[in-house]
Amino acid sequence: MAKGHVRLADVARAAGVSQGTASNVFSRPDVVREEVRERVLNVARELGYRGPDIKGRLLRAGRVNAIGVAAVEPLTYFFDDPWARSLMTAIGEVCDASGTGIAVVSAMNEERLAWNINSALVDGFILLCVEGGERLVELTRQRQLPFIALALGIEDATIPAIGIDNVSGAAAAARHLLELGHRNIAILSIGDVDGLVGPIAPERVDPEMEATPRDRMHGYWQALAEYGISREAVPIQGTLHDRPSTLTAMAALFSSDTPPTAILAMSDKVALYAIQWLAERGLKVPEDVSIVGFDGVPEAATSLPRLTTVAQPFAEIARRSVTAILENALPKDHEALDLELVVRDSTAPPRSR
Amino acid sequence: MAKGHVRLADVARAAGVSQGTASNVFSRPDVVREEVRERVLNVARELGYRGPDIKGRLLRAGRVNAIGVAAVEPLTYFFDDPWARSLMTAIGEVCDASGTGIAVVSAMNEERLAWNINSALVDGFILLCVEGGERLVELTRQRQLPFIALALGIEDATIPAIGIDNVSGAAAAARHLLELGHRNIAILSIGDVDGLVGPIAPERVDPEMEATPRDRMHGYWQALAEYGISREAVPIQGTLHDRPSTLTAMAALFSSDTPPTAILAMSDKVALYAIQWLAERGLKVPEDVSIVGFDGVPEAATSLPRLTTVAQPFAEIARRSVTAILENALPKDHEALDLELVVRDSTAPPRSR
DNA sequence: TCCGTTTATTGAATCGATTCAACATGTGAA
DNA sequence: TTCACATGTTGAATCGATTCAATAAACGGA
Repeated sequence: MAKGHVRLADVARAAGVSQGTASNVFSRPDVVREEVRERVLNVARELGYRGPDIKGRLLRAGRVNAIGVAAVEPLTYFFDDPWARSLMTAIGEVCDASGTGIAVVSAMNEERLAWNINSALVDGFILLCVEGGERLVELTRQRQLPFIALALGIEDATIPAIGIDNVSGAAAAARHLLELGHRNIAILSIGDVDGLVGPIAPERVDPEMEATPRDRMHGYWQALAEYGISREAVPIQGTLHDRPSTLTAMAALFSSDTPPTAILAMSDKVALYAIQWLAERGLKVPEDVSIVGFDGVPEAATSLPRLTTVAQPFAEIARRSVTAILENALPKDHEALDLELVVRDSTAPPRSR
Repeated sequence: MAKGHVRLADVARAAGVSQGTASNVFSRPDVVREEVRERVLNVARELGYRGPDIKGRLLRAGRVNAIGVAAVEPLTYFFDDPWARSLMTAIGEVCDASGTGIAVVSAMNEERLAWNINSALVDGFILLCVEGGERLVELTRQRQLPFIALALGIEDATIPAIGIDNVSGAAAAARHLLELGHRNIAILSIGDVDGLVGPIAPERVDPEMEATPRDRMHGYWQALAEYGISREAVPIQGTLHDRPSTLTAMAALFSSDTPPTAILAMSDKVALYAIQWLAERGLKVPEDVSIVGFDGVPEAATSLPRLTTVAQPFAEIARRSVTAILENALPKDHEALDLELVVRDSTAPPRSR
């Protein structure tokens, strides 16, 4: 009492019970006799005691009841980027159900990454590995907390990870356009590699591209091959997954003599930018140009027109990740979940039919 | 060593130094002699010691380096709702600059709210008080950590809060439409009160409406009065700030004999839904109907057409909130920041001119 | 050589709770 | 009356670090 803060020990002494009993009054009220409990609670109130301090509890119990979500991106990424947000929303839903909190941890530079990962007060991590995944995993491993990697481009089977079947998903998207009758199709790729903007030759895909866009590319090619269309016949424009580079890419695609009648975009974000570009030039979707996105972010369902896309099972990914961490039951293998083609209003048969 | 976990004391013993010195090696390396430091670090490496455990450090040092953002909403709200996201993005930016982490804490039901607020490991709270603000503030107060309330509808000057000048902001929006020549204007209000959906009579505004929409309403009325338009002449439709109720409200507004030529929407979210409704009916914005939103969320800048709106100074709000908490320098008074009318493409003179 | 400084290290106290073996007490059955 | 058992309570150990007063060692100046 004298020292500013009232602690459990003070309450215990003032109420004439042991510290153990006082602790029980707050943490396991059912084991202490009602009469004693009331007395302790009254004393606590008089003294202005606010209940057990979490820091002490934490030290002893070791559980925080929160999971950390980390990415090699600024904090704004979690609230900005459609893919990240879709995931966060799904994770939020699962955490809400179990009363778990979420801490977002970011790290742009190496130094801070290490610090942030090490000092986040969480019971485990979900790693968003779109970029810099390798380093992120390594760092998190050192923390010796359960973690699970999402969107990991690394093969290493010792890393618990949940992935998606990008190849079949992409193939489904391409097949959809082909079935509608499109034969003049272009691809809008995504990535963080500066060298991969503008036109990309097929032979550069395997050596230079990151895992996710590479897999999607192969999925596209696979379906195109089924219809006898060779890789070389399909123009690829690389974007940095942002607005400016997408607009540039679109301009390049449509400056051709035979502009595409359909576009395969490797993300909904890019697809949506592409639609904006088309709208500004008076080209109608899907009448003039069809477009298929990727990811299945919520914006795709409310855009104008509503976007046909390949949806990730965000809810399932979130459910598995969170329970894996909370129950410390990490998957042994990499799991790859299926994607689902969601046909909406941005695709139609080509006009020239 | 024997007990699974290696702790600082083990390292100290193995290296033949005191625990104090071992601690310094990690936390204040500059004060220990290089030779000793190296020795300790080597031993630590051999033993597999990962550096100081944050839980112990926390207990002693008491600082977490993270701020909590709380709302009486599900966790998904933080990643879903445009207003919340704008704020979170701005907060993220400030936190990034100072290396601070963010924990989001939610609470739908009373019981869990208390628990979540009490067990969040943070140095302070930013409270999103759009709904249930009063209770949220009360609970947080008990935690005895610095906190600051945003979008608070309560007058109580003892609560540190940052607000915005809703009245002048709304007035500016209305004035903009009036200056363009609109005289037949309708209002789309927002709120969480079930009774306030559908047509709302002006006399119900003061007694029944929450603070934010009420203030905005008065701002609208103020500007309308300047042009000699009485409150009674302006139809108000209440929405629950979601899609279905907005569509219903729009339908009601346009079933009138004299449908409005312009709409004042109390949020960008609602404004965007309204535009969708109009688009589906073939009504063009701004040619057929002008619309002004409120808040200045990023979607408003990229929608089709780009939305004219009254922008909140999110960056400034975030900057002030975060620094107030980090430096424990809470504002004495309620601060009210100015809003800015951002004219874009969703407003034009009425057609019939 | 002696003394005053500076620098590095030690050891013990501390942060604030939880946990658990041991002990009291009360109850019912044999 | 005695024993077994359930129920409450106690006291001390523990979690894993940081901090600080006290001490030791090294150094420089007179």
